[in-house]
Amino acid sequence: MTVTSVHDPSHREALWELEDAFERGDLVSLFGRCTVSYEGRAASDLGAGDRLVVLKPDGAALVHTDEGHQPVNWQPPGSKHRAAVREGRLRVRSTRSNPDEILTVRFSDIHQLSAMAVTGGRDLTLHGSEEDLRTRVLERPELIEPGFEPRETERPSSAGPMDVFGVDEDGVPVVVELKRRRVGPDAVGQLARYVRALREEMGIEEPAEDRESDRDDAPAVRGILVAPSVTDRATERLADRGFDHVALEPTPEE
Amino acid sequence: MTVTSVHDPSHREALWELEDAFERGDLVSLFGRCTVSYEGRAASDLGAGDRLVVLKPDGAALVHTDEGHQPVNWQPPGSKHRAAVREGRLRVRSTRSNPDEILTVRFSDIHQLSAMAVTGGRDLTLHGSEEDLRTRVLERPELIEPGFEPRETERPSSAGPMDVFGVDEDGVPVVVELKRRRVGPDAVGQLARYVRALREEMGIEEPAEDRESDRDDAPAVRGILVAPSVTDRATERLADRGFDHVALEPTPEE
DNA sequence: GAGTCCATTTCGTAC
DNA sequence: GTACGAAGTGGACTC
Repeated sequence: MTVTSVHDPSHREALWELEDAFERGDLVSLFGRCTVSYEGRAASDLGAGDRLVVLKPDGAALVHTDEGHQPVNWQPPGSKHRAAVREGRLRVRSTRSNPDEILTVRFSDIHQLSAMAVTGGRDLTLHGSEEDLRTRVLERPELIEPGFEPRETERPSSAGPMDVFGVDEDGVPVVVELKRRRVGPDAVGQLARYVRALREEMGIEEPAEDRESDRDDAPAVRGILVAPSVTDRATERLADRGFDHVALEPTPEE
Repeated sequence: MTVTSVHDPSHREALWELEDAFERGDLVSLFGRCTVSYEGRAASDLGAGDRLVVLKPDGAALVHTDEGHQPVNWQPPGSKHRAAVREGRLRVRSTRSNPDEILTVRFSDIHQLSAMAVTGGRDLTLHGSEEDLRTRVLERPELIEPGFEPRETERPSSAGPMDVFGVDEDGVPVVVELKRRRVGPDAVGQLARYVRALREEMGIEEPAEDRESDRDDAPAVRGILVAPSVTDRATERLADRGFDHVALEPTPEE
């Protein structure tokens, strides 16, 4: 394992090390006092301060302060890093196109520069995603309701693919929308779009706005929202639309 | 500026340095070969590989591989970092509660450890956001349409706050939904919720599903989606609902 | 390339 | 703390 590490380098030393690191395809960690400017989809400026700058061989650039999960500025993978010394100061610039975006980091002080060739295990196994919830529903459809029968996943519609399409015990078509966590009104809207699209596809008229009068009519297409829980507003909207909610976690509680 | 930097430390040396860095409130950058496991809202495992681990004094933890904008594993701010040596190997564990989540990084090799007290400029000035678009609309309402008159921003409704509420030249209420970039069908759904809520609030019946018959009727509440551009599917939904689209950027084109 | 939707989204803000 | 929506969202997958 080759790690390059320089403490308090001159701006010109840092430039050499950076250029070598880019050449080798190293992952770079750079501590220093700097200003940052960004211009692209939006534009931003960040005044002088100590930051951690990470430069990846795939073109990603990250500028981190001492706070927050997210970088204060960044550039996505596929960008091109270039380093230069201007007026005696190190400048790191990362550019990309489509959209055209430029990130510029200007250093006044460089405290520490490290670079390492990074290899190995990029294979993350993740559990508890929406896909796990789908698997669970497909393997145990009775968790939705007795007699529910899944027919298709990612079934296409004019409103996009619906998570699970099936029929209930009476043979009525059912659109199931899956969410891995507690949901708000937006998820109900999404489910409504699919149900509406399916109704149109089947040539069924929309139910009347005032549902009270014909609540006992079996709807031609049902909508079921499957999620661990639902906000109050979402519950209201589910009721408006005549949809059901089934409380279910992506993975079984232990 | 105090920077601590250790090259190829022993696991025990690394532990001391880490504990000191936590104590001082330093931002830590740690290169090494490690495995990562996470358990919380979801769960994941990551096999051995060289990675960059960043530990922030606010509790944020980031594990970066050589690829991607996003960390492969992380812990949000507010977490508690702890380091230990177990079976001769450095283990860094970051925990938080509500929800309970644990991130564990187990090192087999430690290549480089740096720590720095980070200060200064956390004030980022950003341009081109939705707020800029709102300012632009409020200052030049004729960009929406001649005679448009904004009355309120963030006007509350049973469906949540609407971006801009106003009236058109005929005094008809208008709900404006702002988006800083090209939008899909979801934004139309959002606008529809606000319009529906306002209509209900005003005691106005929903327009009939088949709009062709009464297209010439002036709607009691209008909806306008303001965004640089709109996808085809969104355009269809706008037409369905009888809403308008106004093409506008957050900041003027130069 | 554009469209659509998930995400351990994160982040801010109002209630 | 919960809810709701914005974000330079990012990322995966389909068309």
